[in-house]
Amino acid sequence: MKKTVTGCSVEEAMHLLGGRWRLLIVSYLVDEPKRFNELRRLMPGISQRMLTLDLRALEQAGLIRRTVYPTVPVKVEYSLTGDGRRLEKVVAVVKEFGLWLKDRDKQVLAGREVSPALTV
Amino acid sequence: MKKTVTGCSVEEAMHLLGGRWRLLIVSYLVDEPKRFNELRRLMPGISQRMLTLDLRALEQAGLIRRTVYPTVPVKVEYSLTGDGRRLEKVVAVVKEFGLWLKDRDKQVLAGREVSPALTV
DNA sequence: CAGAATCCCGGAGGATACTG
DNA sequence: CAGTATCCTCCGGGATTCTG
Repeated sequence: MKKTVTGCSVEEAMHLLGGRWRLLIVSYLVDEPKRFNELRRLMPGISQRMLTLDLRALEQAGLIRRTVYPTVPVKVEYSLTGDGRRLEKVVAVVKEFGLWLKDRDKQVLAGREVSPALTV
Repeated sequence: MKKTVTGCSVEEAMHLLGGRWRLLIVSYLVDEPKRFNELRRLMPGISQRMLTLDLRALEQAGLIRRTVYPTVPVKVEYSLTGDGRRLEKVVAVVKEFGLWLKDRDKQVLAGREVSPALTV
């Protein structure tokens, strides 16, 4: 995303998390570390390229950690750092909003609006 | 942003809020309604075009309300709807994270790392 | 398995001019 | 003041191929 201009904290945060995938990636790392292909399976829409790029960006921001186990074949695990744990709250709140949103739109799609009185 | 695939709530939420400006716009509407050019002044980086598009998108999502006062010249106010109020928590948490982030990066830029013991 | 390298495209976002 | 209307740029993101 393009550089921020005002230095507003919301702007800065969205600059780092505003993409399509980053917060989603973080959300999958909250519970336990995940491997590269594990993340790919969890996000069928993402390409390896973007997954790699976003993981690198989050790593460079110090929010996630990349651990390589020198086995054969190699095993790479991604996990939240201490700093990254600061995103747990963000993930939780966004998820809560997303849940409400999905539910609300389901109602709309079903043709049942909020006001039952009108549908009598 | 492109359509979501998994229906994950985080993904849905980011689909609606993931752009560069939308959550920032909402953050400015939390306290009190704002006029069009007022928002422009608050966000020097945004173009009229994007401001209009994002306002329309948020309006269509039922999160903000557009009120036109038929004065001369016209006065248009944007405010959060009841549904939009559900974003207050999101804004607060994201802002808190952004603040922490900015502060952390300021430390890094100043060359003072977290561990004083090492710098003795 | 976990990527790197390459090529490619659509759309998010920008610049400018104009208007009721 | 609060927008439309155009045109344009750039980069987020995708598809495919290759490798240690």
